Amino acid sequence: MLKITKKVEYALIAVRHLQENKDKLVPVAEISSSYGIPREVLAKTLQKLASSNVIKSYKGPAGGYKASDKIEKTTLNDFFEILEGPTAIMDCYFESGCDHLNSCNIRTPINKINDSIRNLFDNLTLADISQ
Amino acid sequence: MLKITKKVEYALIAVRHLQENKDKLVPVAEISSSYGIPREVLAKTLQKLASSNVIKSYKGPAGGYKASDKIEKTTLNDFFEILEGPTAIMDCYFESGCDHLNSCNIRTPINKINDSIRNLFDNLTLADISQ
DNA sequence: CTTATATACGACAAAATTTATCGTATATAA
DNA sequence: TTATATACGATAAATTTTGTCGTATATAAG
Repeated sequence: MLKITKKVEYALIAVRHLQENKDKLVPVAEISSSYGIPREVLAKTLQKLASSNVIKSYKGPAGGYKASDKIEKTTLNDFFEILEGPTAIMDCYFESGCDHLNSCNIRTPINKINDSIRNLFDNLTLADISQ
Repeated sequence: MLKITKKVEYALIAVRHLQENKDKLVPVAEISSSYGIPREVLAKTLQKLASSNVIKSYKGPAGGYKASDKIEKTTLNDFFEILEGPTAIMDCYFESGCDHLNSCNIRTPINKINDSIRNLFDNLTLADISQ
């Protein structure tokens, strides 16, 4: 419960690696082999970060990824949502289709917990947690 | 990702129901049928809360559960840990046996996120989120 | 202009975790 | 003695997460 996924774990590892290698383009294979991460899983993860401009991608030989300017200011909330979609401790926070709507007695508690977590992640950037 | 389990959801529902019915003993069947929760799953969940004295149990006919005095002061951290064990966004926060120890570059970020969440849940009680 | 290398992306399979069910034991009020 | 309620372990079903495979596209270098 309340675990982050491997996708997010791998993304964090990759982001830190890119931040430590700002001078060059880093191909997926380098990160994948350095940290023992399955290549394809990591590749897809980085593709998501690239399409959200957290990192930049360059195709072709000698291509790879590098950190963008945006990376430092990215909040954990944004980072998680890019990789996993909206963050919520329960699906009903976003989706409809709850069977128990009429008898639900935990709306308030669920919303309070959710809002607390969101507030926390909105106020923590990738830069904050790296120091 | 970062979802609470059904166990915790059911436990929250049950706790609120018990708080709203402090004058009587509530059998599992009443909560189970009121909210459409599988009886056995709910039963085991309440057994855990009972053995941690968050609620009190009474066997036999006319038996059931009732909220204890402790319930209001129980923190979310305690509540979650009673039901699911130690809260951590990654297993390596508690367990050993990490393959990547030597090359791990996300110790600091992971610990920072973890500590933030723990701090949040340590400072929120069941009473806090119910209002 | 051909080749080798790297990202992009969808479909599917395997593994792990969560959720639910079943069977049996124990306590106790009537 | 019986009916009702909690206690608890084993196992099955469902869902989610994680990993693999195949193919397409871009581009630097020879």
